[in-house]
Amino acid sequence: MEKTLNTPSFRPLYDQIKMLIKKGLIDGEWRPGDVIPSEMELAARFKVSQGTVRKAIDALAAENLLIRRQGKGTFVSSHSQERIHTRFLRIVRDDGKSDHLESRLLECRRDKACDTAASYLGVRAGSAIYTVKRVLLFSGKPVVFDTIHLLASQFKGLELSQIEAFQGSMYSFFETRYGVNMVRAEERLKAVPADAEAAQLLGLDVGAPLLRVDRVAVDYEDRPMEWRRGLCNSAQHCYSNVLA
Amino acid sequence: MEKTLNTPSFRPLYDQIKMLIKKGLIDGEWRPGDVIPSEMELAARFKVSQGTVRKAIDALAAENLLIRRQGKGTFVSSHSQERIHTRFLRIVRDDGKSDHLESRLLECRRDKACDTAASYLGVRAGSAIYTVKRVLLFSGKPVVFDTIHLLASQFKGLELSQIEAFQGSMYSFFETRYGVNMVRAEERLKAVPADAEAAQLLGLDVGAPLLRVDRVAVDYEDRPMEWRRGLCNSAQHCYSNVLA
DNA sequence: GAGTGGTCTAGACCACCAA
DNA sequence: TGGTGGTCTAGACCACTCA
Repeated sequence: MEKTLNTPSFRPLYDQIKMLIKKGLIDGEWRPGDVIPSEMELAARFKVSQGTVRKAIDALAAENLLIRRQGKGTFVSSHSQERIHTRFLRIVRDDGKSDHLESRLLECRRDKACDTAASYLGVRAGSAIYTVKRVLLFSGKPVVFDTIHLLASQFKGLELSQIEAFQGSMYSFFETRYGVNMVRAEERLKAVPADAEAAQLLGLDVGAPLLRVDRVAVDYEDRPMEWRRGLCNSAQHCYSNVLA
Repeated sequence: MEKTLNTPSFRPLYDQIKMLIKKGLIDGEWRPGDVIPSEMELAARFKVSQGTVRKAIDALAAENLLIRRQGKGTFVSSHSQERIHTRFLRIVRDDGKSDHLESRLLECRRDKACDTAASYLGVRAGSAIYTVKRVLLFSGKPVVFDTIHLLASQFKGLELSQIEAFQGSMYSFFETRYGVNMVRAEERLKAVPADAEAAQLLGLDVGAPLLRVDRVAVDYEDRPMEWRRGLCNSAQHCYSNVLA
């Protein structure tokens, strides 16, 4: 109903509604997997027309925060029940066929952030973090060696056995056990020679070329929650991306 | 006006309008850089409401085929007059600062498609193609060595001197001189050891790890127009990507 | 059949741009 | 001042899902 907020710094109504819905996500009013209220209900609640709510939801769906299902409702996007395997994992087989994926956890230790990790995670060097190492197997063969850094403040009491016991992806685990939802990530790729550890784990010679994928993942509020470095044997696999 | 095409294979009106506008792009009714008719004009032409045209244009703008400019009109997206440098070139400096970009052309020869090129370009092995080689300099330093393969049938009479004489990016050149508009691309990355040619051109040792970026670029009709392989020295630069 | 998201319309008004 | 895209509304109707 509020109309025409004349000029300086005009902000469309649907954008304000979008932020109100996002606030509901941040505050945990609706959790991943939940249905949010119908468009008509939200329209009544915010005192705007259904079309305006619709536009707000469209924007959030475009950012993959919400998922619309015709006839059923609009759901909070979740790492637990989706085909996000292609959304955050861009490593695929060269021939395009799908692999059986398996994660082998190596260690989980409490640690102090090095300068690099601290800068990526937005904390002071030396801050408490967890470091998790694992190998990703594609059809039984080790292809990616991941070193994952997490803010200790957000993942209190993280243990290797918990992660191992959990059925599902690691982001699904974070979401379910810690209420931390990875919503977006930035990756930076380089080619590097394999060091001794990676070479041993991936069954390669030291110095063999590896695809190094650095990732910073953020939550609803764009706060960095994870920094990971993946070392990938790109002999039979590659990093796939679409430019549009 | 046409309403309710009851069930089997229901197709929304705006989607049909979208395809009609796309047809205008394919047929060259509006060329890159042109303004297309206003929403009201198109609505009258297609006998639908302005809102429906709007939704069709929104979809095409989301695919980067059109660009909306409030108060001015809707334009056909062009490689000539945009900041697409970040759209198709994902190599950036590690520190995020921007580099001065320069392209040094090495050769352009007519040649027969090898099996790989033929399969990527959707033609028979041995078909006539052009092969262009160049080095991309970032602030004066050679960073990427590109080998570009183009269908001879689409780029008749391509000469090194033409490309060199042209002011602007290579895709801008293709668009202006050959009416070939690269609209979307798929990239696949690997880490590979430098061969003698790449090592020499990029000032590295043979065997040094390089980021190999294979790209297939397609036109409005999704036909592959270009296959290129870029070999990138990722010592001071990296391939940057956002996952959302 | 009731409820949800999805489409389409018609009309009013606003923000932006250029002449 | 007039034209363009952008927002917002109110209402009708359709497609999909599930009980």
